[in-house]
Amino acid sequence: MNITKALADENRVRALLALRQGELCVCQITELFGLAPSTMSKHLSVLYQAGLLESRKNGRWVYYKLPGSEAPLAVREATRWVQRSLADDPKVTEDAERLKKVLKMDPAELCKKQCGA
Amino acid sequence: MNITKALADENRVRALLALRQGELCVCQITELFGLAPSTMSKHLSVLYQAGLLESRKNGRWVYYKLPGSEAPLAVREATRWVQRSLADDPKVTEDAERLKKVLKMDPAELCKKQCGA
DNA sequence: ACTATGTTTCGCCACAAGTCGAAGTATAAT
DNA sequence: ATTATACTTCGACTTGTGGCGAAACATAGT
Repeated sequence: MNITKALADENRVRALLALRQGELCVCQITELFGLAPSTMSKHLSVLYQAGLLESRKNGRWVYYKLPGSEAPLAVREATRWVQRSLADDPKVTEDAERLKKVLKMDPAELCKKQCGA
Repeated sequence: MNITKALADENRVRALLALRQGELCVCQITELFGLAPSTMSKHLSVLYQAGLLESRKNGRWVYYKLPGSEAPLAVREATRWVQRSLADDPKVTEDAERLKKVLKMDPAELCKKQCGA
């Protein structure tokens, strides 16, 4: 049942939907939602432990993405349901817009969180 | 998103699955889970407000049941997902067993909750 | 009208969950 | 080795949620 608990938080569902466009690293998702890195990391961890995300480490960066077709049926159907039923939420469409801007700035936005910004 | 929040609680999911067998009145579901009537009523209310249950009042009794095919797509698919993915949970199968016993005692079990039991 | 019964609402408490900042870990760069 | 960076874990705080009992509400029976 940890799938349903993982989907109970709005920020987690929005993060899941943001990953429709492909894999993202933690700092990009953090920038997208404006939460503290530690908070976003926790959310992604919850989704990962529920099986709803896959992760990949490349150097210092950790990338998360939606699971592929090898995932359990419960996971695939839950993901599909979220995408079909919640993708029209205004917050989600706004996220998609903001994500475009985040994807344009690559190395600069990384220090923003650590430095004064 | 209140569908995902409604499904986040284990007792609510189990109640939803218990209703596969047909409509039940509040006192039957309360008896099935051994929770306080007020608690169970709240849970059913959450499910109802998420659109995951329909309710019918007959005299003093309130019956809840799963929604029919006229329900929104998001609701139907969520219900289908819960049934496909979580029906094998041991707690759910135990609930089904206990429900059989609850369905046999009709008027007697009603006073149990009010009286000393 | 009064009582009994099934359900809901309200107040309250205990515990879980979300959030942040600080400290810790891992990897890369100099 | 030291420093910097991307992320995670930890500790503390605040908010949210599930639980109960008491009271309120609705309906039926007498």
